[in-house]
Amino acid sequence: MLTNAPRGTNDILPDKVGEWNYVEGKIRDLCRRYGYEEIRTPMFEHTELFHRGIGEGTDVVDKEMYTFEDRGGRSITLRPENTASAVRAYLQNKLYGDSSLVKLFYIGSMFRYDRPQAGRMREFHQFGIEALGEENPAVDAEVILVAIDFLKSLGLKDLALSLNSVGCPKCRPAYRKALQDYFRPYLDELCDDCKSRFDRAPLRILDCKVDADKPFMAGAPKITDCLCDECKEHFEKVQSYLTEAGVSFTLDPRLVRGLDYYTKTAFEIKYAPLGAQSAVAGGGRYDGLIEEIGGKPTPAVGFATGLERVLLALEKQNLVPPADEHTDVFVVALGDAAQAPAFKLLEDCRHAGLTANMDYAGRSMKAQMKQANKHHARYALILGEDEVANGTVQVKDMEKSEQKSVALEDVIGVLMK
RNA sequence: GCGGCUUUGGUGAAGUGGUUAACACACUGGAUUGUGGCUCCAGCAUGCGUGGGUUCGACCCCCACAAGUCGCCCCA
Repeated sequence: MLTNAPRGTNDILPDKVGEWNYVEGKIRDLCRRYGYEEIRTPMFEHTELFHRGIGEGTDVVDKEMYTFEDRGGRSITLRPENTASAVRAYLQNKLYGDSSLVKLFYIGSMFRYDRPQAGRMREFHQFGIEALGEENPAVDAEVILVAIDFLKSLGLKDLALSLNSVGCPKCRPAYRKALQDYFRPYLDELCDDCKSRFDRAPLRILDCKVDADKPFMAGAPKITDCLCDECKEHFEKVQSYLTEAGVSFTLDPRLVRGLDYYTKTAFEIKYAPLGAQSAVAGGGRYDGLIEEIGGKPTPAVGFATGLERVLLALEKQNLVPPADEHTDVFVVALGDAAQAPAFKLLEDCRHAGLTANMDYAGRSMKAQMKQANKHHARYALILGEDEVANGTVQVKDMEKSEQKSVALEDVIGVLMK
């Protein structure tokens, strides 16, 4: 169908663009204060980047990517997220030469081939930040604070922050093994998905919703009990920085991120009333990613939020700012002789900084006045044959319903007062 | 990728297997000379998501596809 956009895409119409600009304005102000600089990376990358960066075996890579061959036979993928791209740009442009800690933010479209539903589009928009080059847990805390601050700056309430540590290459293998040892006797009782996760991604069994209530789940070993000393200390410091900053959070030993690159800190912010798609923001540390993509081992942390979901939450909480619909002047032209002078007057108003409009359909005066009213114009500037003849304009205050004759050359001056 | 529900004009929507597809809002025009917001009048879907099929005849029955929505899954 020619008049249908592809499934899961969405036009952002003029009446909604104001909300987007409002949110993006908040983001830019927030990032400036926290010292994050904007980066814009291409919408598509070599497919290989995501295979390496996100990880084979993840749902995003295996089932949800928009991958195609370009005319030169290269495999190209529309970005399903922006972290891999940001890291690629960081390496390609040697941003690590600028500073030992590079702080970036992005706003843009991402693409995932999922079944669309409320809060889940095939083309959707994320705002995210990446702090590259520092292992200090204070940076983990800063990243989380940016996420919290962002949502709070919009006035959102009833958000829940959950926190976990998923360990590092030193301690995670031991934990994987501990989990497999624990679940092996219960393998038959697990759901089909979890049976396949058993070898591939045993951590993911923990946040399976099907098996969540089975009696043996509660006794599963907790990763926080298996962390190596370094990860444990790091995790404790992140928590103490957050507590220091007055941020409340829930420790959730079952919180596991779906992307392979996460290490140590993992977090998620939920707004439950959104229903099935309630995760508004998520992120964590990914100390292994930069090396995986071909750089030197470099620690990094980041997060992303789904802007459609943020807007849904804003609408639910009635926090969408009213649109600015004001018009300063509406020019009403009567008769052929008035058309050109009216057009000139309209342009003069705009150059003076006023928002100004007129009717081009040659309607009756009554109809033009209706238009002026509909535009919520502060003034109607009426220009007919008499006015053209004697060089004046009727300036009508639409609210007070008062009208006076003003010399054409004085009109702008009168309006600007 | 799986399952449920949905799809009538710009919008919200009534509607029956068989003449002109209610009503409301919006929009456009008008209610005598160049003036808005109220009121009154008039106009406004040759078509009922798209494509097939059943039928003498379908918007109302069947099939496929598309889009929307909710849940699963996944995630932001």
